Amino acid sequence: MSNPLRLNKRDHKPLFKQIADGVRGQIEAGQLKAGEPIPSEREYVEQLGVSRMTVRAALDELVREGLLVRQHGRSTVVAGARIHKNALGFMSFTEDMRSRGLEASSRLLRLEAEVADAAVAAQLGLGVGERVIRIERVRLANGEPMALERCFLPHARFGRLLEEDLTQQSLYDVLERRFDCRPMLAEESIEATLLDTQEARQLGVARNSPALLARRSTRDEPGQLIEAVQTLYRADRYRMLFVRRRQGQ
Amino acid sequence: MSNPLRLNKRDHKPLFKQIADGVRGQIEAGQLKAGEPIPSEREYVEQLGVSRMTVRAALDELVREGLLVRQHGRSTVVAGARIHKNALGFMSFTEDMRSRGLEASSRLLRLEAEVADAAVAAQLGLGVGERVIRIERVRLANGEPMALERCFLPHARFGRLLEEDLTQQSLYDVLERRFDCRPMLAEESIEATLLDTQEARQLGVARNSPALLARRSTRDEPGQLIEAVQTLYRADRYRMLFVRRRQGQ
DNA sequence: CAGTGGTCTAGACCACTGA
DNA sequence: CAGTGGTCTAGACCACTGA
Repeated sequence: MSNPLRLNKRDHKPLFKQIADGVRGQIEAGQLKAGEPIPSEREYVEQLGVSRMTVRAALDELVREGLLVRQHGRSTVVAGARIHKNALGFMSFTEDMRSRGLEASSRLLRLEAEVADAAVAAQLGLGVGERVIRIERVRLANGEPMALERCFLPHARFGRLLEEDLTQQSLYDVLERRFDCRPMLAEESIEATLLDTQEARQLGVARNSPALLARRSTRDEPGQLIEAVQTLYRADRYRMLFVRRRQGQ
Repeated sequence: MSNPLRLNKRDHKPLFKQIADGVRGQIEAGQLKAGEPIPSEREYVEQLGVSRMTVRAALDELVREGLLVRQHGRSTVVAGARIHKNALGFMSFTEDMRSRGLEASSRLLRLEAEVADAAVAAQLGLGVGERVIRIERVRLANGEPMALERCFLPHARFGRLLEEDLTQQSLYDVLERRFDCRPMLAEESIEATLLDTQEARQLGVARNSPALLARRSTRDEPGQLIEAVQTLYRADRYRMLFVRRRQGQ
């Protein structure tokens, strides 16, 4: 028998989030074991003194995360898997490295305003001739080159980026702090490619080494396009991890 | 003013799914336009004669799909984007090609039972020495080689696969029809690599051509590991597309 | 059959945004 | 302030599973 969950009804955090966090914690601590059933929703209702809809909202979250599996007519069980954490969703390079236990930094190659070419304008939903901020950085992990990143943002909204130091800071941190802008949704494509001479030199590998090429368009909460990024990752040092859930029906 | 939604309370389909499908349809048909607010939840309640929780369950689904964006204190708006369909979730090769308007087929290289090596056993959660089905196929799109796939499944559960014709059929179709097994969750890693001589010949490209290497472990609804796949995609013909949503908080 | 999850109701109060 | 989405209650009935 595991310790019962405790709720703090005075806390600002919604009850269903407190429950989700609590159950997630018990799973991660091994108090609820993979493959084994968790208490029924009605048991949680009694134990916690909340309504069943609240319990379900909490468990829904864990089901979406892949930690729980519901079985109609039977019980809800802890998913058999150890799912790689942070595998869902998307992250900035800085966050990505941090989640792998590495420290991110940058060598700034370019930071300037320029007129968008047709491809970039289309990716950012801008008109022809509109200006963008161009940021080119070699991204380092524990001081070693990991990726080469070319990033474009609309100048009209993000012009003040030109005054920021982007060698140590996460771009996403700056967007949040200085522009109150939170990236929320990304459309991404991944392909394999070979590095040309210049790219290879900047990444410290041989010409024609393989690389992962990721292109991403990112939107903020209101759905505005904020960023078009193209990143070349060294194939010998980088592997992209994620978890996918099958779509309905 | 768009046509009001119609619900069929006799239908087996849950009301919240009917509402979600209806609103999704209005968005796709352009009756609800990108960037514009949709009716408030209370308006739907009146219009449809359902409770607000039901309306919210429907809209929750569309928010998770990235079609809607909620704004606390303001209204809920249609997301600015045209998100690539089928970009979330994961698909079998056959489904993937179909979603791109291509016809999938296979050239079967191997279909046999063998003893799992340590790596495959670990991926499938089997003990050392347990048997697996090994399926190796060149995957074709409209008759042209697109990918080279090595797939392993536990022999104990899927031994009857040896009797199936896997040149035209989707493996996932067979799993569903013959084994009542539905793949639901996949843990995937993507990296870039170069093809060796034999792989290149099977894909009809030059040696040392770049390729995307995807490794996937797949689970069914109860969370059992059912499949470990390794797929090499030709870099010149294949690009992986997906949509990511930012996590938590 | 008892127990489970799946859906739904008809309310309530809150926090937030903009006029 | 009125109107929005965010959370929550205390029930109800259903479909499904396994004994």
